[in-house]
Parts: sequence; C-alpha cells; structure tokens
Amino acid sequence: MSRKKGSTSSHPRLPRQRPGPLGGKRDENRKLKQQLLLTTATGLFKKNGMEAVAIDEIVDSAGISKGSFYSYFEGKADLVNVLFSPLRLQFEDAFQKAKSQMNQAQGELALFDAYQNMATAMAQSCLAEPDLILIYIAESRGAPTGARQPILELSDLITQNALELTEIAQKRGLLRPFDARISSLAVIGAIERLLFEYLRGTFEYHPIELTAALISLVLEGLQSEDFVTS
Amino acid sequence: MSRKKGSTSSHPRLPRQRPGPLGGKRDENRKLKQQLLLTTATGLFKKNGMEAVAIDEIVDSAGISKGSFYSYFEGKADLVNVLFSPLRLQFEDAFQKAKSQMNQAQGELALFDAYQNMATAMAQSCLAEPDLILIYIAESRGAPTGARQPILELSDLITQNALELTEIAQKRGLLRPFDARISSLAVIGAIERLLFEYLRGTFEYHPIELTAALISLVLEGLQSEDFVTS
Amino acid sequence: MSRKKGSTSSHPRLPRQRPGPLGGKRDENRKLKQQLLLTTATGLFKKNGMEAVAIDEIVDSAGISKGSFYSYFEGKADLVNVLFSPLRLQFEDAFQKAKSQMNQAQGELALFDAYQNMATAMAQSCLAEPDLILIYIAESRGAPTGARQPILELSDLITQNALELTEIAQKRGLLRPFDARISSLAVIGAIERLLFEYLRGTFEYHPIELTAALISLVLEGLQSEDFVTS
Amino acid sequence: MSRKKGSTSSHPRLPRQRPGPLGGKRDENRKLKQQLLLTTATGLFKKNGMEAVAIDEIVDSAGISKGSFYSYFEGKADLVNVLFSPLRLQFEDAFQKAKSQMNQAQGELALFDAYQNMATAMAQSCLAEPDLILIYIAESRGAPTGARQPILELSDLITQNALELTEIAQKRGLLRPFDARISSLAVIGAIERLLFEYLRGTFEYHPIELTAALISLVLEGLQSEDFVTS
DNA sequence: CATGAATGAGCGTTCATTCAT
DNA sequence: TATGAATGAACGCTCATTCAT
Repeated sequence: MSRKKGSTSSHPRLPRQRPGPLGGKRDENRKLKQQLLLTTATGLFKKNGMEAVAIDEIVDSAGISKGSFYSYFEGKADLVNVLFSPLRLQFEDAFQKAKSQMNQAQGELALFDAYQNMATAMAQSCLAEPDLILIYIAESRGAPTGARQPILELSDLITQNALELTEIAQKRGLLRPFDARISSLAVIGAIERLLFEYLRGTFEYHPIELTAALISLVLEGLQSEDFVTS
Repeated sequence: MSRKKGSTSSHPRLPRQRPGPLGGKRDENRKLKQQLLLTTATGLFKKNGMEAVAIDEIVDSAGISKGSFYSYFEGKADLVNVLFSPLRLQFEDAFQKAKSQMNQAQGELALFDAYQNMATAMAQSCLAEPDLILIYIAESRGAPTGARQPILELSDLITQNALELTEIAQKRGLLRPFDARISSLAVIGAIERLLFEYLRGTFEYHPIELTAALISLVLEGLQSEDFVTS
Repeated sequence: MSRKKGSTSSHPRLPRQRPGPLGGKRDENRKLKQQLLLTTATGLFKKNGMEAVAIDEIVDSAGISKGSFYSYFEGKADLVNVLFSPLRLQFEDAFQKAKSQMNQAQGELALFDAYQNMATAMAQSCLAEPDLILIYIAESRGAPTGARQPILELSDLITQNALELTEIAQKRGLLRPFDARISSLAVIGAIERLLFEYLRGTFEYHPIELTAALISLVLEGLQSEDFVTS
Repeated sequence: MSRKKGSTSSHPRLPRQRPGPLGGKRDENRKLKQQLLLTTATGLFKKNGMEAVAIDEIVDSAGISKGSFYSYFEGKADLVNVLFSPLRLQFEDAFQKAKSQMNQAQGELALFDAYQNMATAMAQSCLAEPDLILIYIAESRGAPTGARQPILELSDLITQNALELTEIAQKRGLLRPFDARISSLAVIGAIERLLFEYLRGTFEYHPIELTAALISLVLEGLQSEDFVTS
C-alpha cells in the first residue's frame, strides 16, 4: 500500500506537496533539484528537439532518479509547462501593460513609449532565456502533442495580443489601417525567424543591429504605404 | 541498427520495378497505390505531425498491408522525400528562372517581372498542395530526424535562394542596401507565418487579398525607409 | 535506426547502476536476474542456435519483461559478449601464462609442464561451462553477425595463440618443425570436433579417456614423423 | 483457382514438373534458370552465411522473379537440399566404394589403395565445388534449422562413414586399435578446419603441401603411438 | 522520501510465402 | 507460365509510467 501524504490536493496524481516547512531546507533542496531538471531538459530540448528527448535522458544527464522526476513533475508535458510558465507570465504582463498604457496614452509619443516599453521588456525576457526562446520558436508550429501544448498556448497568446495591439495602434492612428491580422502575423513571423537564426548561431550578427531591426519591426511593422501597393 | 540484420550485405531492397508493360494495369495500379499512401500520409502528417504518425497508422488508413508499404518506399524518410520532391523541384526551378531572368533584365520593370513570375509560380505551387506546405511550415524548424531531412533541405534551399535574390535585387538597385540576410529572413518568416495561418484555416481570408499581400512582401520586401529608421 | 530514433543523440542508455547499497537486496536481485537471463539464453542458444533465438523467447522463458532485458543488457550482442567474457578472460590468461612459462622454461620437462598446465586450465574452463563451449563450437564458423562477434573474436584468439605456442614449441625443439599454421589448425579442429560430439552427448565417453586424448593432442599434436610422410 | 498440372506427384506443394517434353527447349531453360539460382545462392551463402541470405536477395541477384523461385524450389530448405545433393551422392559413392574395396582387399597395399582412391575422389569433389565445401564447413555445426538439415545430414553421413572406415581399417590392422570414434572425429575435425581456412583464403598455402597434409591425415590419421601416450 | 527495476504497448523494419494478373 | 505485389507475423529495440524497496 502506498503511503499518501495528507495533502490539500484532491488530485491523486499530482506531484506531492513539498514536505518540510516552506523555505526550509527540504523545500530549498526540492527547488534546486527541480531547477536542475528544468535546466538540463532545456539544454537537451535545444539540442535534440522536444520530441526526441526521453525522460531517461533528462534524468541521467541531471543525475537524478526517474522516480524523483515524477515527484517533481507529472510528466514531460508538465515539465514543459513549468519551463515556460515564467516566460508566459512575463509576456502576459508586458502585453497587459502595453494595452493599458496605450489605452490611456494621450499623444503619439505616449503610444510609442508604450510600444517601446513592451518591446524592451520582451527583448529582455528573450535575451535572459535564449534557449527557451529557441525551443519555443522551433516547436511552436509543431503538432499539438501533449508536451507541446504549453508552447502552442504561448504562441496563441502572442498572436492574439499582437493582433489586439495592432488594432489599438490602428485605432489610435499610429499605424495605417491595413488588415491587422495580416500585419501582426507578418511581424511576428519575421521576428521569430530572425531570432531563430540569430539564437541558433547561423548568424553572427551584431546584436545591436539585430535589436534595432527587431524593434523597428515591432514599432513600425509593415505600416509603409509601399506594402499595400500590390 | 538498427532491427536490422546485422549483416554486411548492402542490398538496398529498392522498390521493385513494375512487372507488366510500362503502361499496363499493374504499373498503373502500382502508381495508384503509391499515390494513395502519399495522400494518406499527407493527411495524417497534417493532423498529427510527422513524428507522431506511425507507419501502421498510414497503412491502416490506406487499407494496405505494412509489408506493402516497404515495397513502395524504403521507409518513412523515403516517403517524405518522395512527397516533397516535386515541390522542391518546382521551387528550384522557380528560383533558377528568377535568378537568370534578373541577371539578364535590363530595366527595373524587367526586374519586377522576374520577381512577379517567381512569386506567381511559387504561389501556384503552394496553393496546389496546401497540405504539403502546411506540413513543411510545421516541421521545418524541427530537429533533424532522418524523416525530416528532405524538409530541412527544402528550408535551406528557400533560405539560401531568397538571400541570393535579395542580394541581386540590391545590386540592381531594386532594393535599398539593407542587410540582405536580415531582410530575406524577415520576408520568409512573414510569408511562412501568413501561409501557415491561412492554410490552417485560422484565417478566413480572401485568397486574393492574401496573395496580394504575399506578392507585395516578396516584391517590395522590407525596402521602405521606415523599416530601418529605428 | 532500427527502430531506432533517428537522432543524433549518442546517449548510450547503459544498464543502470544498482540503487541500494552494493551488497544490498537490490544489488543481489539485479545480479540474480542478469544471471537468470544469461542462463536462460544459454539454454536456448544451445537448443536453437543464436540467431534463431528471439529476445522475446529469452524473456518469456525467464519470466521477465522485454523492457527489463534492455536494462540488463544493451542488446543481444551485449548479452553474448557478457556471456563469453569470462571464458575469454580465462583463455587469455591460460595462453599468457603458457607463453611466459614456455619462454622461461629451461628443460623439455618444464616445457611439457607449461603445456600441461595450460591444457588443464582450459579443460577445466570447458567442463565448467559445457553449454557455452557447445555454443562456441556451433557458432564459431558462422557469418559475422553483430551478436556473433564475441564468439568470432574468441575463435581468433584461440587460433592465434595456438599458432604462437606451436611456433614457440618448435623453436624450443619440443615439436618437429612442421608448418606451424597447419599443425595448430589441425589440433584445434580435432579438439573442437571431439568436444562438440562429447558435449552434445552423441558420445557417451568416459571423460577421463577423452581428457587424456585431448591433452595428448595438445601436448604432442601432430608431431609424429608419420604425419608428414605422405 | 490455380491451375494444377496433372502430375505424378501427390504432394500439392512440390514444384511443378517440367512443362514441355524432357530435353525440350522449355526443359532446358528450366534447368538453366534453376542452375543460375543455385549458383547465385551459393555465392551469397558463402559471403553472408545461409541464415542471413533472404530469398529476395537470391532472386534479385539472379535476375529471376520470386514467383519463379518457388516454381523451381519449395523454399530455401529445398534449394539447399538440391544444392548439396550431388556432393552428397559423390560422398556416398566414395564411401561405398571404399568400404567394399576395403572389405575385399587382401593385402595392406590394397587397403591403402582403397583409402587413396577415396581420398582422391573426395578431394576432387571438394576442389570442384570449393564454395559448397566452405558453406558446408561453416554451417555444419549450426542449429538444425529447416534449411540447414541437408547439411547436417551430410555431416552425419561423413561422420558415420569415417567411423566405419576407421573400424574396418583397425580390424584389418591398418590402424592401431585406438578408439575409432575419437580418431575418426579428430581426423574429420582437423581436415575440416584446414580446408576451412584454406578455402576462405586466410591461408595462402601451396595446395600441394596442403593436399599432402590432408591425405596423410586421412591415410594415417592419428595412428601414431605417441598419440595415445598421454 | 528517493531510487531505479519492471512493465508492455509501440515503433520501424524484414521476410517467407501466396496469388492475382 | 512468369511476374512481383500483397501479406502479416516476427524481430530488435524504446520509452513513459508505475511501484516495491
């Protein structure tokens, strides 16, 4: 008979709650190991792709037992979820702030500032976790496997918010009224591809120039008149 | 070996040649079944992703035995190769024609025409085989599995030729001398993403407008001054 | 990649190390099961030949799951390797000792002793693991499959060392200077065939008499003058 | 419904009888193709071992259809049977002749002659079909697969007759009364191993010297007094 | 609690044999 | 009659997940 911690969770399969007091030594150890698994998985996902990485590979590389893995994560999908959660929160936050700033902004300058702030925040997130971004870009168009779901959700989040921001910008006269779905998707596609090559190292570019190009893509998008003159 | 006879024999066991006369009933049947397998696989790849689709799934769906599969294709990788070969040839052809036309073109008009022709040819290829394009876009950033190789090669082909064309266009004064790698990647990224959403059906757009947008992306790229004025 | 992930990962997935303490229950159990698999495989190999025995057969006979098999061995070839390693070591050892003893031996008596010791050691090895010897003899001329490699290496080891020993014995005047390759191969061939029939049970011989015959083959080989007087 | 030749065979699975008149063009063609299959198979068996050679490989190499193969042979086992039949007949014949000659021989010289004749006949058979002999030696200790049965039977034939001949020779005083089973097996083992290495080409020996050694093995065996003086 | 041994369905691939054409 | 397409049971091997210790 398997001993079960009296826990607040009614879900029998969830990872057990931390055992010791919050912040205690056990809790800390738990977090360290979990982090180690996340980092190891990130490296392997980057190198071999998410589907090709077996849990055995992760735990062996991390020097942690497989049993432990399942006490930290429900499975691969959960690990990926945990892996991308912070990024997702940061992006959600950046989008929310941008939207509210834009709605409150009075002049064109304030609108630009809102974009600028958002772009900066996101760029920082990206550069802080380049491997994660690389994995995201590589996997975000893949088939909706269980493990890929968090990534697809992140992709949807980005797509949806980029669209909304574009629409706001158009309403506010910042961008010309070109079809917002098309222009937002084009901008996202362009950025992702550039980042992809940059982060893979295909591309030994001066980050500054690349950043400039990316920011200009975000800020000005495909607003030029030329774009619509087919 | 891979189950695989651990033998030194390099016998390739290539798909057998037709037995009957070249246009005979058997030959025709063979082609029909091969086509059936390709079509079935395409549908499954589209829905579930290439890696997730087992040979069993393909042959069951097609109502063909597993053994037969291996008389039509050498394996999964070969099937994918056969699947994408025509597309690849069409793209290679379009790129070659565009490059030679551009090198021979005298005026700006002729240059535009070359682009236009290429874009039209490619658009036709894409719209003729939407599922293939969808699979391509979904898989083209995945890890280099054996089966994925033809797709990655196609991706490289596109990337490389887009770069060369951009450079030619810049030399010929058609595009402003912005970094060709950045602008070609951005254009490809934008196009692929738009096609992706369009072909998935996320996006119920008038094909005409989308085509116009895509062609304008190809033709004018990110040439606007605004783009570089960060 | 036989079924085999077509991946660049070279992760070896070696049999896991014991988890508990070195002499603990788990460690012991591990060894017992590994031994069980080896013994079961030996029995099946003996009866049906190495190639004809499927992993399924081994694990079913042993009452162990297929997955477990691969935690004990890397594959069929590895199992065979592990199976024959001790024998190989014993033979290597016996050959080395014989060679060094013979090189140091002063009189003919000492030379004979060296042979005698080697023959005795080998005879003990053979009689301790009759099934292994039987498998070795049955397979040692087979095609070089992956799984058969350890056996072919053992065969080469024996052939090579028998030749060297014969040459030493000739140099030392123990054997007449007949072509060493021919006489060593003839001796090996004779011994193997005798052992083969004896171990199969075709042959209900007094082991003592057989042993005497074998030792005399080793010791005196084909040294008689008659042998070369065609 | 499969058309069945009215044939004398009551076995429904046997290869059909030749269609045209005996010796007619069809019959000749049949024999040529059958011979081609046999030759091709021999080459492949020699290179890769009998078990590893698939019927596909044989028919592809021979440029004959698989369907035809099964009209010439019942299967792999039957092919092997047909392949070794002539050799078997030659050996049976040589043994029979030797036995009757020896039983009728009056002096020691006549006995020697009988041996000599037999050895010569067999040597000719061996040198006429070296690949067959190589296959025989490589496979004759393998597990009794269906396809290997004719080879094992040939091996038994040789073993049994060698024993009988040895016993006759001992009775007639030609060989010393050492255990006939042991000495006959030792001789066979020695010969087979020497032939094996010679035919593989491991061994670039003057055939004349090798033949001399082989004949002396056959003729004088292990008759020396030394052999039994353990 | 941590550990890794156990499980077994699943994968890509092979092959002897049958049979429609 | 000759052909090779079709079949499907095997094979060697993998892996996410469970659970006894």
